[in-house]
Amino acid sequence: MVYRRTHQVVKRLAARRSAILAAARDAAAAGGMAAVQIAPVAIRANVAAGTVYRYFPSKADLISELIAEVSRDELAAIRRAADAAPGPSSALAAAVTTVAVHVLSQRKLAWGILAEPVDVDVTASRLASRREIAGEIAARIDAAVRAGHLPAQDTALAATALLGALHESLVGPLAPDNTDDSGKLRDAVQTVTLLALRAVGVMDARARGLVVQAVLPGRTLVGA
Amino acid sequence: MVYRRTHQVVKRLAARRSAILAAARDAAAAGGMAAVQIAPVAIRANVAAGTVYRYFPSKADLISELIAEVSRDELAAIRRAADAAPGPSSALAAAVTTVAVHVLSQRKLAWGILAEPVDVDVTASRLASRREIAGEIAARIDAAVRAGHLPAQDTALAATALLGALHESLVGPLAPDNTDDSGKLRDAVQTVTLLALRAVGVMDARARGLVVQAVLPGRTLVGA
DNA sequence: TGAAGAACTGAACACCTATTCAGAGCTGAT
DNA sequence: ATCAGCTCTGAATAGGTGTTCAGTTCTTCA
Repeated sequence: MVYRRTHQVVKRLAARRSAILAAARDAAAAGGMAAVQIAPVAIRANVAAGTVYRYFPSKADLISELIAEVSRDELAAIRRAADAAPGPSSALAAAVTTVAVHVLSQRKLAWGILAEPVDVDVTASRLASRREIAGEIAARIDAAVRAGHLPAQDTALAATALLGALHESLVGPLAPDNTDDSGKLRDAVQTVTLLALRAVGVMDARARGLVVQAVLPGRTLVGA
Repeated sequence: MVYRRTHQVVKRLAARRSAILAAARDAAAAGGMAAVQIAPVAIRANVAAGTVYRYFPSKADLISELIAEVSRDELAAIRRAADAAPGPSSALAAAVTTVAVHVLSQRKLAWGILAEPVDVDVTASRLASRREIAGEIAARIDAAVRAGHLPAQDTALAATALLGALHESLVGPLAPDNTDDSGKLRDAVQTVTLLALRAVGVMDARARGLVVQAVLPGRTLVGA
């Protein structure tokens, strides 16, 4: 053969793949999953429609990978926040707050990843995504239970319910639409976090303290 | 004119309309919203595809009305259960339990109504449906707050979060799949109801009592 | 520089189901 | 019985987007 992939080419291919994924992510963040269509994404990524298929076997694969990528980022953020907390209860509060804040600052994307109708089948990757996040939350609940801060319970179910509560109340169709009032956004995060902590059995007074601690640390609500 | 609609014809038309809706409901209960396609629904209802369009301007209208119908039924059931309870807290517990039980006994239908991707736009009716149910739950929370059983709170947000928790944990993709183990179903209902009540501030011990009361009354989980 | 192989292009295609509509079948008054 | 008007039929159509692929461009190496 008189052609072999050179390091430079490999890098360019990887870059292009990233560009396509990034274009998809941009599209989703701007207009939800509905906006993730092959032709527009290709244009955003400066390639032709057919090229997308050299990197992703199908639209379903593209979106699945998008979901996986966003989930990875989210999971990392949750872990970072929780690990930085002083104790199991604070860690749980921090984890919940992180999810709430992220979801609120990227509502369209979150809605797209979580629940928006898509014309291709992405149930598998959505399932995996939820499993990861719910698993992490469940682990944090479990730690708090083991520390004696919470009553024994079905932590997996609790984690799932908790995420459902967050999502529905913050990005669901009934979510109050305070897109730009940063104060109200903060209120919503606090309220929902409080609700979530009480649900798993944190005493009300203590829960309030944890929520304030978790929300305060200068976290900005806009810009991820 | 030499033709005027006779009472008999009016009745037949109404019956046909109902038959189409019922066929749609059957299809949704059996295979989710994906199974609600014009041709199959028409066959189930013993009419031709074109006939469906004499009763519903579009598929979106058909599904919207299906959603509205199911919601009406659900709302009525919630009210009945709550009104039969001895006090505001019990009423809230009964309302939550009712939702949980119904959702579990008709999982595919519930998923279709609530969240399943549909190729036509039914956001408006889904929104209305949620508003109705959430409004009812909010009212019940409010009553309990006024009775001094719960701390003051944003009841609308709480109701939304609460429904999100129920839905996600009982019909969401992470929901445990105990389709036929009636004992486990009951456990799930209890656990989630407990979680929901604690979330709005019911004290743990009291919550357990309320849940047992609300779940016990010989409610069967299968067959709506 | 030229040849071989890889990557890219984008117009054409495929597919799928909602929707239409011309004609057939009914219904009710005269 | 007859006919106007309503209702039903179901095959044909429409529309939109994911996917393909023959041709073009680019990259590597002898």
